[in-house]
Amino acid sequence: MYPLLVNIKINDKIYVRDPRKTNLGRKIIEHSVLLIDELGLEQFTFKKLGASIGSTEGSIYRYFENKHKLFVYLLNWYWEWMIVRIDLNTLNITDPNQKLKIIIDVIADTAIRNTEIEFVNEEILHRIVVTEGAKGYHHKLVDEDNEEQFFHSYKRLCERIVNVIIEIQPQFRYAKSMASMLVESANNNIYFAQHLPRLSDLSKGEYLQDHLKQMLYFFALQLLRNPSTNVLSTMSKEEWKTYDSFY
Amino acid sequence: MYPLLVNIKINDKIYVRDPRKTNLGRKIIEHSVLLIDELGLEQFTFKKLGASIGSTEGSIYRYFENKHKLFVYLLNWYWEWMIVRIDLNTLNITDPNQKLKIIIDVIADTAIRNTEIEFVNEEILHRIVVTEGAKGYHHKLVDEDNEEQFFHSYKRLCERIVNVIIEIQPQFRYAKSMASMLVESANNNIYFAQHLPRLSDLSKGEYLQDHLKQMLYFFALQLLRNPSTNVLSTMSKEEWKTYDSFY
DNA sequence: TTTTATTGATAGTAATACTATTTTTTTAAG
DNA sequence: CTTAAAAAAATAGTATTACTATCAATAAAA
Repeated sequence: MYPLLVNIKINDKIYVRDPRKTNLGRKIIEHSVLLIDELGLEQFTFKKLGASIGSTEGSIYRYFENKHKLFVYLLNWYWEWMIVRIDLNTLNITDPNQKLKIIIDVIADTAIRNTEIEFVNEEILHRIVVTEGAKGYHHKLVDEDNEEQFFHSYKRLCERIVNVIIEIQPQFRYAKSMASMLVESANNNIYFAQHLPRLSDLSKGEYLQDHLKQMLYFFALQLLRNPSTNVLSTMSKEEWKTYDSFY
Repeated sequence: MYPLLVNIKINDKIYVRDPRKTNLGRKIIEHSVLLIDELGLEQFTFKKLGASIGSTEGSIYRYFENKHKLFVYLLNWYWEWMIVRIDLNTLNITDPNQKLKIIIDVIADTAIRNTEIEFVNEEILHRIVVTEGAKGYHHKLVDEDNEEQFFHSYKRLCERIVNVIIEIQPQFRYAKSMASMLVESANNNIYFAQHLPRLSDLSKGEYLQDHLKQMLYFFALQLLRNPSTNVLSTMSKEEWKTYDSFY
């Protein structure tokens, strides 16, 4: 099987020494995923990580400058993994609607692991992305991080989605926003279903991912429908545009 | 004018002593907004806040148990302020489409301040919600916070939106997810436009909020359109539902 | 005016986020 | 198999954070 041989490329500015090349490095990645999941990003420290792999703080600093970069490394892993899954699964597909369907399946679902290739438990990685992901790019120094291309993989992931959207609806004006919205909403709805259920129509349990897919399909289909004039709405699109609230 | 007299209710479990009732308390709120905006949530500390208002760390701890609760207090302020603006502006409106329009205007826009009532600069508050907001509910102890009703105002805000959605389309199945998606997407698109422009179709500048509103109207209209069978898509809804990718 | 509540000043602790140094272990090359 | 080089472990140390505690000064209320 090809999928197992795919390797994930990560921007080398994120790390000091490539963690995939050594035993300790791989242990750092493997256990940081487990420990962030267990403790949450705030309570996770290099000292605790060192202890959990029988190593020390100092040794971890030789791989990552700080906790934030290690976390961004994990996010990149996740984004690259999504891209790989999308690419593999759309390889022989020509119909863009089918492609969009597959993309939604991929971003909503982590059931299938690349167990053989690497030491990262992708299901847990997905969970930490859902719970903590936004912290990777919501902070004072995003612009610096962005200049160093730390979010390049996220952009590539969204680009894949944008291309399919444009294939379906060449005149669609909001492809980028729709792409990031699909990804962010997928994660948000999983999180809300589990922790703030009044903010989502989905409920936690066995069928969460199936219902999420169904909902995202529905959203995607509606958004990409040919803009028509006979909307149910009593107010026409033009009315909407000109109407201004008085506040 | 009524708006200036509206007062914002905040869950009293969030604070130790009500900051609105004393001079020092009001200064804490006012300057925490400014300082979080300036430093970011991570670099913001009670010590620095104390220094910036000519007080001490210890005094601030008499109002808030910790930084997180102070931040959640600010989020609640923001959510309550949104609710107030929605309520005031939809007071005499009966058409639900007009109401939805107003809601979108409100969540996309902070141009109009309640300058007279309080000491909080809502424009800056909005900025910190856009940049840091998600951190308030993405952490290991959400469930505890949620049990204490720390997110009640966010839910109320979304409920307002849900009610309007249901008025427009009583059979709509995803009202809650759509409501939270509108709010989250509004903030994300402002943030992306400013920091990760490849993730949004909007661009920063003078017209950001106008374009955001237009986009959100479009999304809302499309999502609430009567599900029809004659979609552009070459694949029917049924095909979408049954089709399964092979990964 | 006196009691009480609030704030300010100061001190102290455990943990975090590092940096630095030195020794031990592992690996790689001759 | 030996030796040199690289990597990791052990240890120590610093500034800052996130608190808690105490006590004096000041403001407010009775």
